Amino acid sequence: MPDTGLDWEERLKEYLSANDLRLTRQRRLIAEAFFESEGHPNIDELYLRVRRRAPHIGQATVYRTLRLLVDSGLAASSRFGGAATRYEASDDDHHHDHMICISCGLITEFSNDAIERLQDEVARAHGFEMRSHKMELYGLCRACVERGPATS
Amino acid sequence: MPDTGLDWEERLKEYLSANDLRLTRQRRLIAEAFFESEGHPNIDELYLRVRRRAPHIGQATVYRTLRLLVDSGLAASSRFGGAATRYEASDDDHHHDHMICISCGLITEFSNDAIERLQDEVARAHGFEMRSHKMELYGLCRACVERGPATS
DNA sequence: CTGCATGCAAAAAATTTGCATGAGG
DNA sequence: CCTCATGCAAATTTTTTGCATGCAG
Repeated sequence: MPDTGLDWEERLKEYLSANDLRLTRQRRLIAEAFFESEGHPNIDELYLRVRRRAPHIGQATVYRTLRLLVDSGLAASSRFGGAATRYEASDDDHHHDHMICISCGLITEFSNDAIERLQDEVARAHGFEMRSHKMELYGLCRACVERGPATS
Repeated sequence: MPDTGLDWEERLKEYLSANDLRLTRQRRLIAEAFFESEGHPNIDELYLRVRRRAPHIGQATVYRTLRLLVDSGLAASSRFGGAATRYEASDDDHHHDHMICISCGLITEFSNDAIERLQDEVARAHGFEMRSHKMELYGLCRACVERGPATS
C-alpha cells in the first residue's frame, strides 16, 4: 500500500468525468478541506474552513458538493443524535461503526467483522438485499466514566 | 404474560406524578393515538390521527408529548435515512433493530442476541459504558428484490 | 460557445419557543 | 388557586431550490 491517502483527487475526477460534471475550483477546495479534516465535520465546519481560503464561496455549494462526494462514494454521512449531518471519508475496504459519548460528544470508530457477518446473515434470512448499514453505540466514553458522575 | 399491552397508562401516570407533571386530556389522547398506531409513526401522522378526535390540538403539543414519552422511556425515536423522526413503543425486555427498504420504505424489525452480545463486548473493550444503541440495515426488501430492478 | 456550477437569497421542512390563556390537582 | 400545559404563531435550525451570472471543457 504505497498510497499516502491522496488519491481522492483521481477518484473524484473519474467520477466527475464519468457523469459529465465539472471539476471546479470550489469543488476542489471543498473536497480538499474535507479530506484534510480530522474526525467527522459537519457542513458548518467545512464551510468555515473553506471560507478562509475562498471567502466568496456559498454554503449551498458546500451542501451540493458534499452530496456529490457521498454520491460518488468518496464520503459517507451520518446523523448522530439529533444534530446536523456529519461527514467522513469512506474507506471502501473497511467499514466501521461509531460509538458516541452522550456526555462529551466524542466519536470513536470501531469495526467488528463478526458483527458484520451476523448482519449479512440476518439480512439474508429475511430475503433482504443489504446495501449499507449503520450502527451506533451511545453511552459514556472511558474518560467520562472515569471522571465519574460529573455534575452535569 | 397476562398483559394485553394496555398498561402504558399506568406507567405514564407514574412518570408524570413522579415528576410533578399533569395528565391532561391531550396527553392521554396523544399517547393513545401513539400506542394504537402500527409501525413507526412520525409526528405528522400522529398529529393527523389525534386531530380527528380532538380538532383543536396543536402540533407543538404532539412534539412536546412525544418528547415526554421518550423521556419517560415509553417510546423510542429513530431517524431513518434523512426523513422526519419516527417513534415506536419501547419494549424494555427486548431491544430490536431495523431494516429499511431503500426502494419502498418498508421498515422491518429484527433482533439478534449474538449481535447484542458482541456490541457489549466491543463497548467494554473500549472502556465505553453503553447506554443504548441503534443499528439500521439499508437495502432492498424481499418484495422489491423479487420485483426486480424496477424502472425506478 | 454551451451547459453545468455558483452565489445569493428566498423557500422548505422539521422542530422549538414565547406568551397569554386554560385547566389539572 | 396556583402552577403547569396548551394553542397559536413566530422563531430556529438545517437543508434545498430558483435564477441570473460565471466559468470549465
